[in-house]
Amino acid sequence: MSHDETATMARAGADTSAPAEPIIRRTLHDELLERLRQMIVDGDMTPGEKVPEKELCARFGVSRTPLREALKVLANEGLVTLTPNRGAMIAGLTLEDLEEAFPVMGALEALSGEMACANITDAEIARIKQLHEQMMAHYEARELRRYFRTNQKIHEMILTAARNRTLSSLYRSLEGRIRQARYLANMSTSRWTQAVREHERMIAALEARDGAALAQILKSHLANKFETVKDALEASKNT
Amino acid sequence: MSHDETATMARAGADTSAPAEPIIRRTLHDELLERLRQMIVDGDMTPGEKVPEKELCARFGVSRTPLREALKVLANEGLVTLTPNRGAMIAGLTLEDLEEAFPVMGALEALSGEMACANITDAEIARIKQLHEQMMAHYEARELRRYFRTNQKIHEMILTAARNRTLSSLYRSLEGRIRQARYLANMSTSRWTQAVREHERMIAALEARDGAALAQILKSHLANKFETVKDALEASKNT
DNA sequence: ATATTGAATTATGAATTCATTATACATGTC
DNA sequence: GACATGTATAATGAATTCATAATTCAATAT
Repeated sequence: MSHDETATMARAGADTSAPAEPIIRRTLHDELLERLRQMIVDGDMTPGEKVPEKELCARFGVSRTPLREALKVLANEGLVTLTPNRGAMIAGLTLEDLEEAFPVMGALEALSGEMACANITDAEIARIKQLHEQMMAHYEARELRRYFRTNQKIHEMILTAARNRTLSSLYRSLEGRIRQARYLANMSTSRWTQAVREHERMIAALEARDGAALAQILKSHLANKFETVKDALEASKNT
Repeated sequence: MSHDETATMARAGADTSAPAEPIIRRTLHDELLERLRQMIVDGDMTPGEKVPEKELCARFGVSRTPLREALKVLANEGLVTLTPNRGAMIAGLTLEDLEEAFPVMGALEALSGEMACANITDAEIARIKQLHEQMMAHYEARELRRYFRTNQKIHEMILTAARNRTLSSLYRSLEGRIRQARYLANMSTSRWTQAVREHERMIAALEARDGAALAQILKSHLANKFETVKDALEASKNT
C-alpha cells in the first residue's frame, strides 16, 4: 500500500462516503417463501394437494430447515394448512372463506380508491389511462388472459397511488388467496361487459379525483368479481 | 372378547362414533409463537431491543429450531425485523407506520360495526351493555387500567359479532402492533371523556342496529385513539 | 372374504452440529 | 493519540441427525 494513501484517499479510489449500493443479501427461507407463495397463487400446486417436502428440497437444492420455516409463514398467511405430524397441505378455498374475504377486500379496495384520489399524480393517471386503453383492446379481441393481466396492473397502480404499504400488503395477501380459485375461465360475456363498464367509470372518477365515487365503484366492482369467483368455485365442486 | 360384541357394541363400551373430544396437540413453534407475540404486544420486550435467541431457548426450555420458526412468522407479521446474520430485533413503531395503519384500521373497524349490526344477537347486545356499565364505573373511578381492559373486551365482542374470522384476524394483527406503543399513560382527561361519550353513542347505534351509524362512530372513535397514540409516540421520542 | 390388529416403513418435529458471518478487541502504523 | 488492520470470539443460517408419530401392508382371526 502506498504511504500517501490517507492524504489522497478521495482522489483515485472509490468514494467511500457514497458506498455504491448495499449488496442485497437474502436468506434462503426468504427466497423460498416468495417462490412458494408464487407457486401456490399461480396454481402450480392445487388446493388439497400435499406439499412434498422432500421433493421441493431436491428441486430447490436446499435442506428441510429453510423450507419448513417458509411453510410456517405460509401457514400463518393461510395459504397452507399445517397439521401436526401430518405435514402441510395447500389450503383450499371454501365458499365460507370467500364470503368472509370479500367484504373485507371491499372495505380495503374502497379505502384504496379514496386514498389514491387524494395522492395520485397526473403522470400516474396518464399511465393508468394508457393501461385502460390496452385493456379495452384486449376486451375487444376477447383475449381474456391478457385482459386479466392488464386489469390486475391497473388495480396494482391504484393501490400504489394510495401510498399506504400496510394497506397494500393486506390487500395483496387477500387477493393472492382468491387468485388460487382460477375463476378466469368462468367469466361470462355479460359479466365481462359489466366489468369493462365499471372500469370506465373508475377512470372517470379517478380523473375527477372523486374519492367517494371511486370507492363506491370499486366496491361494486368487487361484488361483481365475487359472483364470478363463486360460480367458478361451485363449478369446480361439481367435477 | 364376547362373541356378541358387534351386535351390542353400543351397550357398555365407549361409543366409538362420538369420540369424546380430540386431544389438542400443539407444536412447539405454535406455542412459542403465541407466547412471544404476547410478550411483544404486552411490552415485555421493548422496540429496538435485540431478541436473545439463546436466552429465550433456555427460558422456554426448547432448542433454537422451533424458536426461530416462530421468529420468522413474527417477522412476517411485522412485529420483529429480521436482518440476515444479525438476528432479530423487536420492531419499533414509527410515526409513518401509525399514519398508515390507522386508516386501514378505521376501514376494518367500520366494516366490523356494520356487520355486527347485521348479525348480533340480543344476548350479545345485553352482554355488551353490561360491559359498558362496568367500563363507565371504571371511568368514574379513574381506573385507567381496568377501563382499558373492559374497553378492549367491548371492541372484541363487536368484532366477534361481525362473524367474520378474516376480518377479526386482520384487525387483531394491526391492533397488536399498536398496543406496543403503550399509549395508555398519555390519555388526557378530555380525550378520555370524549372516548366515553363516543362509547355511549356506540351502544345506542348497536341497540338500534344502525350499521351505518355505528360504522361512522367507530371510525371517529379510532381517529381519537390515533391522536392519543401519536402523542405517546412523540413523547417517547423526546426521552 | 372381510375386518382388525400388529409390525415395518415413511415422514414429521425437534435437537444438534457445522460453517459462515459479524462483532469485539488488540496490535501496529501513521 | 487516532485510525486502520488483523485476530479471536460469539452468534447466526443452514444441514444433519435423532426420536416420535403416522401410514402402509401383511397376517390372523372372525
